[in-house]
Amino acid sequence: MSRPESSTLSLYARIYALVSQVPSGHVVTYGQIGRLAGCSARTVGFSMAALPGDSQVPWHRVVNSRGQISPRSSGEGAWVQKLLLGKEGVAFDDRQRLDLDEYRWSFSDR
DNA sequence: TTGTTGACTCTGA
DNA sequence: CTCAGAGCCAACA
Repeated sequence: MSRPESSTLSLYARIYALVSQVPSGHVVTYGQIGRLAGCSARTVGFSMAALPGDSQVPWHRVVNSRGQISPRSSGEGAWVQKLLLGKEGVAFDDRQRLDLDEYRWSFSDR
């Protein structure tokens, strides 16, 4: 069951559930989640923007298809994401980029 | 109902 | 590899 398309759960609930499944030291792309949740990557980003700060969802493990942290509209936060990932063992280069081939997580395995 | 916006991805150059 | 344009879906006015 790699595609939990439960109609009982809201679209956001599916996205948050998928992100929560990402273990420490691994990352996923918006496209991956969008594909599994049944929506486009933009919607995933929008759901993350609506994510409350008290949420236990590891939103910092979500990056774009290029393995980079996308700038958000509201103030900073990209540095927080980079800091949290760095604490989990994810290394960034001078371009604020990480190796997707190394850290990308596959939901198909679980 | 339409039109705009947004933490994106794909394709072509 | 990078940059620009088009497509994409959901929320809001």
